[in-house]
Amino acid sequence: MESVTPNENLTRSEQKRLQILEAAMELFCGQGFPNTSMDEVAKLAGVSKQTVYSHFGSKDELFVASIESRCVVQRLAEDVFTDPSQPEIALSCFAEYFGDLIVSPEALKVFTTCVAQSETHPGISALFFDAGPQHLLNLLTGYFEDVHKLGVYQFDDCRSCAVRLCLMMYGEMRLKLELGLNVDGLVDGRADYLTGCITMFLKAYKV
Amino acid sequence: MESVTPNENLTRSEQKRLQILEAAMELFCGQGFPNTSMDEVAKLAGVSKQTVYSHFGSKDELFVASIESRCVVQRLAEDVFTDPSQPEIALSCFAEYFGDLIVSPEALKVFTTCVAQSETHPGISALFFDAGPQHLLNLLTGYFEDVHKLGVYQFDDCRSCAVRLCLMMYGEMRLKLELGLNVDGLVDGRADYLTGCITMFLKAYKV
DNA sequence: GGTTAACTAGACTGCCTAGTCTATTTACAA
DNA sequence: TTGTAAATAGACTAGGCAGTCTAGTTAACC
Repeated sequence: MESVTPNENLTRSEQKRLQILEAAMELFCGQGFPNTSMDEVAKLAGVSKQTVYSHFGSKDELFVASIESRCVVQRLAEDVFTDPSQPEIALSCFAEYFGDLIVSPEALKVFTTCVAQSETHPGISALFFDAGPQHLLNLLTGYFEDVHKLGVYQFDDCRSCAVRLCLMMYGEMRLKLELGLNVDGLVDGRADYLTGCITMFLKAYKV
Repeated sequence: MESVTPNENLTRSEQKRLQILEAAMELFCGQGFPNTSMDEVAKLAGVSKQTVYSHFGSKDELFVASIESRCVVQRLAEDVFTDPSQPEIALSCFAEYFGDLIVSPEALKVFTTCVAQSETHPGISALFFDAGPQHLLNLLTGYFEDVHKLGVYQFDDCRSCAVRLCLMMYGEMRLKLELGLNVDGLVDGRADYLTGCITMFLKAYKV
């Protein structure tokens, strides 16, 4: 029944806590917060309902904690953005990383769950935004500022440029995935689409 | 109690039906499908619960019908895309229209509701996508094909270009709105951001 | 005016679920 | 070994909600 492999370094209580968080994440993001009962969470966590309530006071509290646990910054290898003299290469690496991230089931589920619950749990979205998009945009903005100084590319407003690039890379695929639609016809062209984004982006801002 | 002004041209039964659809839309999109009871819908529609059930067999059925009623194509004035020799002007008009549409509360609510319920009601998203994004992308793609023929701009793949432009125009504002976050700091720069998108887009594809 | 179909109010069933309570068991630490 | 803190199973309360039923009312149409 224990679907989560326990970690040896933790006390029993801490292990249970992690199991509960893991199960909650799985269910809340997988089938939606309102469609998930605390009994289900307890069962999937391999834990009694009472234990769930002794770790987390209420369903809401557990929800926030479970999303928060997944909002730890997915640290992008920052050395991608070290050399401002070769943005072609840096952005090409970035495209590979970011292009995959935004269509990954895990990231998508957290995102759509935040969207779905933004009315009832406003704090969740802020957590997610700061840990995810905000952090990434800041990195990219800083890099564009460095590139700008070299004079080969001229960015009007680095933050806006970062936003434009990231949003373009969403692509039709990401839009459809977010809506839960079938993307079979789009996977093949995905890589070409992404490199096309980089190319047009760089051309647009070349002096 | 009747929050919806009745239309004189309809039978009483048709009026009631519309009132119900209107109220359902309001509540489902305003506070979420799972958080809305059929009693609430009936009350807001100024109608008895039994009447709701005689028009729509179940809560699910009502949900689908209410979203569908809002997915009638928001017909973009198509004459915007008549003259392929002046894409600068056409896209500038388009930006004004589309830029407003995607941050409008109505469109956003329908969108987020589709996202929130895509797991439980997959059909909804397809309805929305076809009536909204798909229709618009087709228009834009066709226009880019016409522009391309004139030789001043060269689009690698017109569909991809249409997607890129539309997604860029989302901007940080639309991303944050979708997550239910505050956008006070972004409204002022919105117009500049949009014109910046058009400018960089055209520059990128100019031969 | 009378027939019929639609609408109304509200009670009611049955189910689900958040959260509590209790009695028992497990595990660790001294 | 024993005492304590945590975990367990499962019964239980209380409330909400989808959907039904009934008996009475309204309104349109001939």
